Amino acid sequence: MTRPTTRVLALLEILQTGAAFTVGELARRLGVDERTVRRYVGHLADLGVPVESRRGRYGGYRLAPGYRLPPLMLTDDEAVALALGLVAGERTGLTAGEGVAAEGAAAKLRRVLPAALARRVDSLLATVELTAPRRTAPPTGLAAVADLAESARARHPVTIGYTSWQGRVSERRLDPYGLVFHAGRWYVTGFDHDRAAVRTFRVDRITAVAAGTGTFEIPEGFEPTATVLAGLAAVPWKYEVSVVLRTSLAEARHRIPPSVGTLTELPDGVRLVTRAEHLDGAAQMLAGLGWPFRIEHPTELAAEVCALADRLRANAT
Amino acid sequence: MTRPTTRVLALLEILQTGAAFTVGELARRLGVDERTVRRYVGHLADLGVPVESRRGRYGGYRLAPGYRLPPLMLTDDEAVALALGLVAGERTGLTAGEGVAAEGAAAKLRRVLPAALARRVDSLLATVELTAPRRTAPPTGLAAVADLAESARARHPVTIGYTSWQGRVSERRLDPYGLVFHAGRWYVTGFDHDRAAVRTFRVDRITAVAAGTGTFEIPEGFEPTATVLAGLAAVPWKYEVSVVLRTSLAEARHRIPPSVGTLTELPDGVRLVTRAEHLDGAAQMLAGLGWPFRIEHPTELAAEVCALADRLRANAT
DNA sequence: CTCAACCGGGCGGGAACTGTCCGGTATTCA
DNA sequence: TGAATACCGGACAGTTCCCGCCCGGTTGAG
Repeated sequence: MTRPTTRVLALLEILQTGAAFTVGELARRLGVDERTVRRYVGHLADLGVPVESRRGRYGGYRLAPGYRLPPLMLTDDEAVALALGLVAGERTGLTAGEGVAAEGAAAKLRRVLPAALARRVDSLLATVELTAPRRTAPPTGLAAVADLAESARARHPVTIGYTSWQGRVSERRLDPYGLVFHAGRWYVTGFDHDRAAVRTFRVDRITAVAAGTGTFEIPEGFEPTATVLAGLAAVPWKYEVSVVLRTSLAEARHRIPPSVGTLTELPDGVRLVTRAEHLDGAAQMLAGLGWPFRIEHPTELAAEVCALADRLRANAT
Repeated sequence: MTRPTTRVLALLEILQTGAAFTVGELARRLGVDERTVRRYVGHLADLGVPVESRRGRYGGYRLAPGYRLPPLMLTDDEAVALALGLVAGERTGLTAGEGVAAEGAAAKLRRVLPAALARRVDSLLATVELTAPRRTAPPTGLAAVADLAESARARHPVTIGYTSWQGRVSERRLDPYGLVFHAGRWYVTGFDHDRAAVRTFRVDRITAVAAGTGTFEIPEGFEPTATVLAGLAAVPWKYEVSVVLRTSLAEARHRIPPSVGTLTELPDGVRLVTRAEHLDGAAQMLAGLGWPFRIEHPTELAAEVCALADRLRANAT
């Protein structure tokens, strides 16, 4: 009965009696220091055990008494939606990384469901298969995501520790404008005080988030998604490509994700503006779309398209 | 969630679901070695938690009924995972259709959370933006999905009302083998007694599910996902297209989703077998991939590729 | 306003936790 | 009867992180 893990469980057992205990009392019973009891209580709280504390005279710890969780009477559909949501979150990478959190949530959820419904949900999870590719992105601490979201909404600046692309560690003061989830990764975009410009950061590269004081304003019309995508697309590119596609805007939207480039409606078609490092990639994209097009610039792209046409012809014979 | 004490509690919580688990399963969930799981079980036993074990095949650990952990609350991360899961489910279409269910679940969830956590989750939902395209699929009753899953797991046949492709209504006796979610839609695949063959049905076209009696066996090695995808690819097609791509299998896998066609490794490349109704689409696809290729059949595809090459050339000048 | 409680940071020494390897045993199924 | 699958638990070395002891706060009752 002397191992720490055992003692934490013992503490839980003591508290289960329902009465309130002072730290001193608990420390005496467990045979450890008072400070340690506080740490144990912290562990229990971390796990979601609803232990309440009352400060001041006659204070003490006790388990939240009437936390009868009466509630959370979920309907069939709601329970199913939650369970599937967890699966979806994991698959898309939205909640990935903190896999344990999703597991815990599922377990707790299951426990509050009536037996029949729980069985239903189990069956569903056991049976279902998804065709969507499993995202394997670097795990992101959801806590950081939530922290940043909170600061963003409250318009409070934050200080973040960031490990840059090349592995350099730095500390930045940031006004978080928005959080964007793209291709399995979380990004935060906002005003970087040190660089004095709007910058985008990968949340999984952020090591610490500390809420700052003061407030800021988000510029009128700021679009987090567009900013992040632009930042990503901007990595290395040599050519700005502009072509007019002979199709409707709706059709184009349907086939071309916004991360590829921006679409503008014209009288005679749709202008697609995008960036490329190699023009053969752009030529392939045009060929794959299948609509007639007109190249605005760069003029070298025309040669590249002809070269592609030649290659196709050569392959076909 | 990495501290040992916390993990022991997590173990207790997993066992609390009432089901039996093997050491391997528990180790995976907790992210520790199997030996360590045994140690944890020992700790629980030390404390008087009635953990039962069954050795041999189909053995595992389970909690003796009657042991109750105090009601747990969701931790920060778990609440966030649930909230994001709902968003993910809606976005991917997994839980779509029953939008009301997801909303209800979110509302109830929110009410159960402590105020501070609720605020955090609100911030998150208000701030987050996703770049993934919003799926707009026909709403599917999640109840039907859950019903089918339950029958599939219990190996009970069902009788379904089905509105076919052309709008004809029929009633089918089905042995549900598996449920697959693909491209925003739910499918159930299984043995259709009336057609005496394995068939796939869109769940949103199913009007009623009635559990039948008796049981069935799922054929050895049956793969629901593969079956559904094959069924979909088969819809209306005139040509079977077979081409050899000069690239590696890994590269090809990376660019070509399994729903497009099947890939086979060859000494000099990768064979892609797919089906098409119109050959120009196939030609465009080849052009868009950008790898050198050789057409095996149909021979008309060569002409189509040349035509595409001509069109490209015409556009480029 | 003062006592009694909780709160939580920092620090140094050392207990104990982890993964690994291994030879066992029990149970089921072919 | 034998193979496969589980649980069982000892030994050991490396390293973590846990503990006790400081401390100066804050909160609430009387």
